[in-house]
Amino acid sequence: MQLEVGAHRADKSAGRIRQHNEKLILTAAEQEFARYGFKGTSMQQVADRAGLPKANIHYYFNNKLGLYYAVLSNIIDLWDSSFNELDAHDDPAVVLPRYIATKLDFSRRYPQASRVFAMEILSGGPHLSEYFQQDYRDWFRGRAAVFEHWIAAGKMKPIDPAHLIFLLWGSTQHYADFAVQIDAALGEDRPQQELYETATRTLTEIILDGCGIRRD
Amino acid sequence: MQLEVGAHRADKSAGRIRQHNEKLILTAAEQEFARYGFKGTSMQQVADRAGLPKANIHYYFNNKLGLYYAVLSNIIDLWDSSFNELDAHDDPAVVLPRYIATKLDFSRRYPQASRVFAMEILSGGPHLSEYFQQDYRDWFRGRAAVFEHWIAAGKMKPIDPAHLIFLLWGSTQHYADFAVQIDAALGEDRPQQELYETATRTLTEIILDGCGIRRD
DNA sequence: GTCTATAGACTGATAGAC
DNA sequence: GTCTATCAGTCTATAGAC
Repeated sequence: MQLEVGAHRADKSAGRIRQHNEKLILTAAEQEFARYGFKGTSMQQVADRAGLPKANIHYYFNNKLGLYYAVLSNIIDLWDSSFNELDAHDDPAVVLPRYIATKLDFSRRYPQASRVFAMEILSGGPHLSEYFQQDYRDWFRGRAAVFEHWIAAGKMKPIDPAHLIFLLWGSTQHYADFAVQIDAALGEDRPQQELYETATRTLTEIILDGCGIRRD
Repeated sequence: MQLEVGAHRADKSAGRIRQHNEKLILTAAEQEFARYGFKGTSMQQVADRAGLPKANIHYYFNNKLGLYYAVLSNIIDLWDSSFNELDAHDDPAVVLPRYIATKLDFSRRYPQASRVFAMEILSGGPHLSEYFQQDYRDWFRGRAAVFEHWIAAGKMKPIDPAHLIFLLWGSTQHYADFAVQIDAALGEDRPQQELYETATRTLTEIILDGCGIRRD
């Protein structure tokens, strides 16, 4: 699955100043869109955070929507490509723990990007209608088929693959999207590395045992 | 845990017109706050959806924040009270499936309320800072202690209780918060009842087996 | 209690000087 | 490429007629 929106594409041949400024703007936009969503974010906020005049944002990214797509497509490409690596010929006991660890690592490294996506979905996904087409459903079925193959091969219990996928996605993204609540529950002073190590261990154990996948 | 914000309280002794209008406004506000968050929602949107003039919203709910708290506190009270019912003396094989089913039922019946909460957390929880205090941490530890008791009693495997709680919360709320993505993956034509029945069965099986809880 | 009209600030976007 | 100044529209909130 590739998100094609005909929006802004980073021009690798662009000058150094342009590259630097676009990076500043994208980072600032990610922060603001993650907090306030598309509608709730103002170009002035983005400009202020980037330390540039508002007109410059419009110069680099044609309009608000172009800037939004540039931010949103990053995390989707990342997630989809890692999910695409799961193969029916792999051993789930090897690749599922790796997938859980990778997905949790995304939550740790790119929490803002995860939140931009979550905001978009909560808003009803109006800017992903092209992405969520028949192609998406076919892609999802193909991915679910990998789990069905594992079940048929006796490598895991007969569990509804779609809901297992939702569990994998939901439980891993939760650490990025609900970080504020998690911090409030555990105390912010707790080191993040330990939090994510325990999360990876716990999630892996519950899901693998829950799916009847024999580990070493 | 009780959300105390000193905001609007529904006056049970109020007239019929007032009760009716407040209900209209709260329902409309829930829809809009769920889609656009606090900052992204305008009072005009809420008024249009409720079918009332904008000034009436200000008359019934003093300001935007008062309206927001009235909506937000509903789902928090609901979630907390159901989570509070888990008791150390219960059998997890009985009460955990019930909790998962209840939480999924909340996602099915009150998806908008769940999304308002998710939006608030994604936004950094600025309006829940009073709620997320030391009291919240103590409450969370007390709830985690229930699982520790079950572990000590040999009723489940030694699993980090905090992360199990996050898994329970994240996986159940995912069905409300990411409904758009789930519909896109499975097809919107699929009957909702079947979706939630399969979700309940799959989540219950994975989590209970994953925690080593013996079921009948 | 209801609703129009409006104040004062902010929105996305652009023209045009530098 | 950069940035000020500005437009037309929308924001929350309220004053005041009915």
